[in-house]
Order: sequence, then C-alpha cells, then structure tokens
Amino acid sequence: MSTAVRRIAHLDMDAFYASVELLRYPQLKGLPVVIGGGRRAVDDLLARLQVAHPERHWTADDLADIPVDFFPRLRDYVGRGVITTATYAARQFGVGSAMGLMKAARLCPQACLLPVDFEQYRHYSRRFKAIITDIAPVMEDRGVDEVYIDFTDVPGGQRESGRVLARLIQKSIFQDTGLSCSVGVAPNKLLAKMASEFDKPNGISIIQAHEVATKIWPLACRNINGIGPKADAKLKSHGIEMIGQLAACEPAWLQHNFGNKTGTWLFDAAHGRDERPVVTHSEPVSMSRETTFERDMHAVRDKAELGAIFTELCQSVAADLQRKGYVGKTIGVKLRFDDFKSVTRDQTLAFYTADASLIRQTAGQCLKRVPLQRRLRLLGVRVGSLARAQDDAESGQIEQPTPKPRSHEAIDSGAIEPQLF
DNA sequence: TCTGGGGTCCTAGGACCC
DNA sequence: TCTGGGGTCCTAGGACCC
Repeated sequence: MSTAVRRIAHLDMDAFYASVELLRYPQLKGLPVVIGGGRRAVDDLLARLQVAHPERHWTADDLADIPVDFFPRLRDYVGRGVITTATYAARQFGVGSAMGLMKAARLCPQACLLPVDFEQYRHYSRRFKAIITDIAPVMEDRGVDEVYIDFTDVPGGQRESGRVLARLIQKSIFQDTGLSCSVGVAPNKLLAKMASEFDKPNGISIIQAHEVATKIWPLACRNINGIGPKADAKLKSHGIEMIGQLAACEPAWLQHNFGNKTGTWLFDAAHGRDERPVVTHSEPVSMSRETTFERDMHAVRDKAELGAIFTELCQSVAADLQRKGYVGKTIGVKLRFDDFKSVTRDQTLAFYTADASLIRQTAGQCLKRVPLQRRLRLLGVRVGSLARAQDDAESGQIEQPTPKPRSHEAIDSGAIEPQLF
C-alpha cells in the first residue's frame, strides 16, 4: 500500500455567495454588501425597481439587469430576515452571518442588500468541485462552499507538504471561475479545517503532525470544529479557554464531565488526533422544507393561511424526494412558537412514500399532537428514514394503503386543542 | 432589533421481542 | 410470580454545521 504521508486538505471558498454576486455586479467591489432576506428581499427590490422604472414590468428574472444606482440599501429593509453572508468590506462594520438584518442596518445602514440566489451559487459550486476532482478525485462534499480533499496518493500531493498541489487547485479554480479560496493541508480533517482558517482570503496553510503544540494549542477551544457555543461555555465554566488547556486535562476527568464519548473526543481533538476518512459519497438521511412567517400566525385566526402553507410545504418536500429519487417512511413536523421554542412530532409509516397527499395527511396527524396555544413563527415538514425509490420498488415495498400509526395517546384522548388541520 | 433554511449526529426513554 | 439482560425500533429534543 501507500507509504506516503497522509495529507488531507480542507478547501474553503472565500466569502462564496458574496464573491459570486460580485462577479455579476463588479461595480459593488470594495463596497459593503450583505446578502440575505430571502424572498422578502427580492420582493422589496422589485418593488423599488418598479417605482423607479415604471415603464417596465420587473420580475425576479430581471435581477441581473438591475441598474447600478438602484441597489437597495440595508437602511431601507424592514422585516425579520437574517444575513446569509457579507463581503469583507461589510464585515469591517461588525456585520456577519446569521445576524438579523435590522441589527445589521444599524451597524452599516449604507450596505447594499442583495437577495440570495442559490441557483447561481450551486452552479459555481458544481464548477469548482469539478475542477478539484479533475485534479484530485478523492473529495468530500461539505456543502456548497467547502470540501475535504485527500492529497495522500495524488501525484505531486506530497511536494512541499501539499503546498504545490494546493496552489495548483487554487489557481485552476480562479482561472475558471474568478473565485478565490483558502486551503489548509494537515495530517487529518480536523487539523486541515483549522489550517484553512489561518490565512484568509486566498491563503494556503500547512500544519505538520509535530506542530500541534505550537500552532493549535494557543487557539481558543471554539476553533475546534464540533465545539459549539454550548460546549465552549461549559469548558469555560471549568476555566478551560485554550486548546492547550483542554489537551492538559485528564481524559478521565473529561469523560466524567462530558460523557464517555464526548470526553474522549475532546481529548483526542485537543491533541490533533482524528482518523476520519475522506468520504466521497453519502446518502441523504432526511429532506425537509420549513418557512418562517412574515408575522406570527395564530392557529385559529390564521387557520386558512396556515393550512395553505402547510400543504405547500408537503408538496415541496414530495417534489424534492421525487426529483432526487427518494422515498421515506418517517414523516414529521416542526413548529417554532413566538417565544422561539421549537417542538417536533413525527410518525413512522409501515411503508415508504414520496406522495404529497400522504405526506400531508400524516404530517397533519403529527400536528394534531402539538398544543397550539402560542402563536407560531415557523412551520416545517420533514421526511426521514429515506431509501432510494428504485430499491424500494424492487423490494416490493411501494405504497400500501392504510398507514398504521403506533399508539398515540394524545390523538386518542382528544386532549389537544385548539384543533387544526 | 431579536434570531433563516437545510441538514447530520447523539442521547435518552419506552415499547417490544427474545 | 418474579427476575434478568440484550437488541432494535420509535420518538423528542438538542447541539452543531454550512
């Protein structure tokens, strides 16, 4: 087998959505630009255009023709959207991903606001990934703007500890798309991911196995992919702020305080140990659709509107399943209330389906098990326990009539009210 | 001025079966 | 009648990631 040193790269596109938008609107280069707001931002934008240029009827398809001086500004936005991404110029103002647009508007009112165009981002995503696999075929998809690449057995993958190959990939992507990315190369995914953050944008960073103490231990624990806000806060409550401190903990103490599995993982991660392979293919586990309403909805007063949205969500999930060739048998709903608390309910059928009306019917049963006193801000529909549609047909498990739910005290007792759907 | 949408994985309790 | 474990499936919630 290979005697080569294991070298894993993590490649992260730089401000991906924003950079794609700047390809389309180069006149915005260097200006603070924020992307987000969803459908609402598109509608606002079109409304502005319609007022400014009434001689033409503007639709979402016309956005590429938007006149330079009519980019909407953050200060004009009203609504409950969040920022999906922001250009580096906008980040200077403290504006960033997941921040509410209203808050961002106070920090940087002059920032341009662009609607999210996932079609376009997916297009560029496919392009840069195709360039990578042409050069280095063992690639793991980590979403629209990130991948892991196994350099170990790629010709040239060992030169300068991977730097030469990283540079080649970086250049090839830029030449084809005009987009830049940052790459980290290390002995494993955990370290590679951290390395790619070291020199952004357009950087290449190498971490060698012996450099964990010097390059990783001085970093905050939060930099470990997998330590989120909760785990970080808990570590801090024990006085553990830096990865070096985590590495110095007794494994037994970590296991006692964080559970066997997490404790072991924390210790290994702090020492830069990670044996996970680069996974080139994976099957989806679930598909879902959800929507946050423009305003909080009342189960009774907005019954008709909610019902229509609910049906639409079921139809969307069904369409997604059918388009991608999957069927599922666990149907579920998700609700978020005005106090931001969420609940889920699901039900597993005795057979697989991708049928919109059956999903709607089953999801409706789930919904009946949720107390609906509070107002709703979000409704979602999920289908899990997926199987490929063909496999399912071959095994003769295609839709059968009556779904057989397990015991449902709440439904049977009729205790839940007000009832909907 | 509150906080999107689409996912994965883990935990934990209960049902149910052997 | 009382006593076990072990294994799997289902459900609900939560942490985390992009």
